[in-house]
Amino acid sequence: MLPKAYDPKEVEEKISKLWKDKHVFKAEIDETKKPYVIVIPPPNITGALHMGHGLNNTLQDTLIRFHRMNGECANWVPGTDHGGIATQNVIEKKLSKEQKLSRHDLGREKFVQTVWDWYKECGNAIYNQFEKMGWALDQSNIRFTMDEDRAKSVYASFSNLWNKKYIYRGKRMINWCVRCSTALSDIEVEHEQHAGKLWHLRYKMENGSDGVVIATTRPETIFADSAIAVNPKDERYKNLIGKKVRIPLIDRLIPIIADEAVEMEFGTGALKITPAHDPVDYEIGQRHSLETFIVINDKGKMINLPEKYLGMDRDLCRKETVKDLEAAGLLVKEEKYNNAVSTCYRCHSAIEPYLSEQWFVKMDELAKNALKAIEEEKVKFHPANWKGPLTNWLKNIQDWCISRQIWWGHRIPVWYCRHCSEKGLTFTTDKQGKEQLSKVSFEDGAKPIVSFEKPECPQCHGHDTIQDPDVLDTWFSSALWPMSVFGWPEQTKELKYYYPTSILVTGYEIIYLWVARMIMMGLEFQGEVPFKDVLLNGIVRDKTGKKMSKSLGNVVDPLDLTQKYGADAVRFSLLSQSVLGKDIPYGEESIIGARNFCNKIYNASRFIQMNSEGIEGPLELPAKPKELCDRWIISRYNNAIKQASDEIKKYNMAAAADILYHFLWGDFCDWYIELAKQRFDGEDRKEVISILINILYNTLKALHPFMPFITEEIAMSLKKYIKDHKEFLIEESYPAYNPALSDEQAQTQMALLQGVTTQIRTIRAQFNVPPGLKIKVLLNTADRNDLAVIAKYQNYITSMAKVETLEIGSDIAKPKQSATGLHGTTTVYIPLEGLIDFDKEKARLDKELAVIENGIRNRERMLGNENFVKNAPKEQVEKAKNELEQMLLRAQQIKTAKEDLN
RNA sequence: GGGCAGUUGGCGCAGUGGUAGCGCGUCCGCCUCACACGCGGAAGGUCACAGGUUCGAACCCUGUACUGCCCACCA
Repeated sequence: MLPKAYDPKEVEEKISKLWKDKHVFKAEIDETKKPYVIVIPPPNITGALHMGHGLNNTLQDTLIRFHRMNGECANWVPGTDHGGIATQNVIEKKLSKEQKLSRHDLGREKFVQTVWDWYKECGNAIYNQFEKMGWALDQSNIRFTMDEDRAKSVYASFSNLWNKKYIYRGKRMINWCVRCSTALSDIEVEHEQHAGKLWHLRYKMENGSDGVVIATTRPETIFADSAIAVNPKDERYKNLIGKKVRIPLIDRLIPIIADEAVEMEFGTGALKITPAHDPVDYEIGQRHSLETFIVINDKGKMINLPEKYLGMDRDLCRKETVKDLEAAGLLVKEEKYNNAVSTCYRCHSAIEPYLSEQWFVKMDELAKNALKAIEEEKVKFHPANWKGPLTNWLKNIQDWCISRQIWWGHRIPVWYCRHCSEKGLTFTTDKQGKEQLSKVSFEDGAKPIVSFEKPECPQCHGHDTIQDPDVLDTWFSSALWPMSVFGWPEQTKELKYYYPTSILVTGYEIIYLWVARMIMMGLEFQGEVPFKDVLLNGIVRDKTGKKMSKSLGNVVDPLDLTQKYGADAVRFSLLSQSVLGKDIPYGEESIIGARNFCNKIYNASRFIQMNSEGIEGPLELPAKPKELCDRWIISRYNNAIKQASDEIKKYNMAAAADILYHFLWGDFCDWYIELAKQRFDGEDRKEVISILINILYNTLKALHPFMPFITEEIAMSLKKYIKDHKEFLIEESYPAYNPALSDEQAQTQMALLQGVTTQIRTIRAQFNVPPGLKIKVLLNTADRNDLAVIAKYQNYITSMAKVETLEIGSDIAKPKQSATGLHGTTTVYIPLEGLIDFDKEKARLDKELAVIENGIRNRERMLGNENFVKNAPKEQVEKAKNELEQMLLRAQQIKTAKEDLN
């Protein structure tokens, strides 16, 4: 005997192995078919997958399985991302924790090797997780953003953009993360509101008079001030422009200048200008040719200032400066102020604006093309409301800083001749005593040689060339992903067949970082958008709506949940909550319902099979069943299939899951199996079993994209009954809507029988009729059709409502001591001598009456309104009329029942 | 400062121009020979607020409030 409860663990392991051994997910080009391609958003190799990956990939898997079952040549391309800064940080932490070493202790080469070793470990864990979740990825061909083919793509794209002069090197104010010690692009910076302070400081005049008071949030940068700026229109300061003031504490003289950028309303209307440490000040400095003083270095330590502060951390220096300013009587005011602090998206430490030479990509042309493609709907967004923000971003795009001063990533493919670039190259000795190129300056004469491999110098033909120390932004390789996975720049047959891909499924949080750039690169290099649709999934949050994070301790691990409840349950719970672009508050409770559903499917299948003993397959769905409930369930099944497919096509996975869930649990289990029970030993035994098994098998197919394991497992055990089955469900055709199976009449008639049954059950429950008690039910209806249906299928009612005797007629009077129920035109009377509580019955009837009378009022008002009768669609008017008629009748029946309370 | 979402029964969420559904929870009754991860039944909502369009609005429009998110160089 099979166990009562479904145990997913064993089954999922078994099925997973089977899929793997039989290469079920192997993707092969089939020119006779339409390709359906999804390239996975490659997870970073920073650790195990989280719930966000769970949702994102499950959505992709559902689409892939669905489309493959619909006859398309489906290919879901797997891979991982090297994850630049994020991964480097993980490894640095690991090194420090396990061996108390920094990356500098290891040196560049060894460190990079360590990360490669980590990739083997972490990558495998991820690929293993793909399998555990049942994701139909072709794992025989895994890509990694750092592998050789992808490196070639990166080089091809770099040199191409270099030749077009889109890539250039420039000295700019960039975002510098002091902790990660690297430059970041503008979109890698997050803005947080911090409770900070605004200090008002006095800068005295050259002659020692009161001078000017400025407001600043960064008093530690006064040492790098080059000027005080005021708005030229500001009357308060007009006569001071051109004069000089002394910087507090160091007494260096700086001029008062006028610049439009100064807001008169903010603070005191006077702004200290620190060109080296603030982006706005930098621009002002440029406009006025101000001198640049640097007082904070790349580590966030203070330099070039009085010895007292030398080497201090910037935060400490701020405190000390304020203290000293106060002592000097130059601190005028200190007020609380919420300022926007820029932080690193990887480590969340405060960003330091930093002046340095970096590599950039010129974006205007690229953005223009992307904009055009998006506006022409070459790429469509689902939901569409992200189109606006994206186009807006593209319109205001800034050049992209692509160089990172870290070690893990694609090294910039630019080399320098030590001889010819001498003055532009700065070397330092690292901890291993090795000489390293630490700084490159084009301003000082470094001459770039763009090359994939170590080149000879084209000028002096020497071989003493050395590669740029920086690596590329990890998003640079990500931007090429939809092409690089197919071997671009080689025009491979894969690239030709699979590109552009069908759809990108990703989170809305990386639209600018990733989606936009893929579109730009795809257009630039392949002349075509990389995907036609973008499906944006939300963020999986904790059950209170907070973002899951390690520091909050609210992270749920998909692997844990999978162990506990099964991958199908995790998948189904995510899918049933996934509405386009919306975040999902995810609690463990939500998975339990899905687990229960798995159990329901399993038990229903087990029951059907238990009752199929001795029946030989194959069994086919009878073409024209006579029995009402047979016609009904087939029709309901057919409807469910149509609705579910339609919803999937619209990317409404939650709606599709819901439809199938309710069809299987409600219609199939609660009604059809229950009705079928009494026929297992009857003459139409084989027909009932055929319908049960075929409907079940087809419903499993329909559910397969959502919960692949359990459906596969059960389907396998049903194969002996199924004609023309495939070995695996993914190879089957997705069930199709068949108009011939629709049976409106059967649905109407069943609805009547179900309604009457429910009325009887309700009365039983309301009056606590003991379950074993034999009851008699009288059914009265004036409707001839209804009467005929009830008469013909009274066994449905007697069995489903557990009724001993049933009396049916069109002029049955209410018996004494009986309860009354109503469904449509049918009145249900159940004599309940000794059980009936008249007060309770009256209350029930009153309540029912109130609802109906309300309905009557509504409809009378509608029909009394000539505009409604005139303007509303005919069927609406008809409907209202019919409803009114029925309601009046029912009201009358309830009133009669109330009068007859005895 | 600009933009985008959301506001529906205790909780989490669907929903559509014709009078509101699901899951969980709650309450009542059931170990009915597939399933107590179950079966049957019930209670519970003036769909944030104010206007407007319409014969009719939770759904469309305008505004307000609150919540969340994204973008932005007021130090």
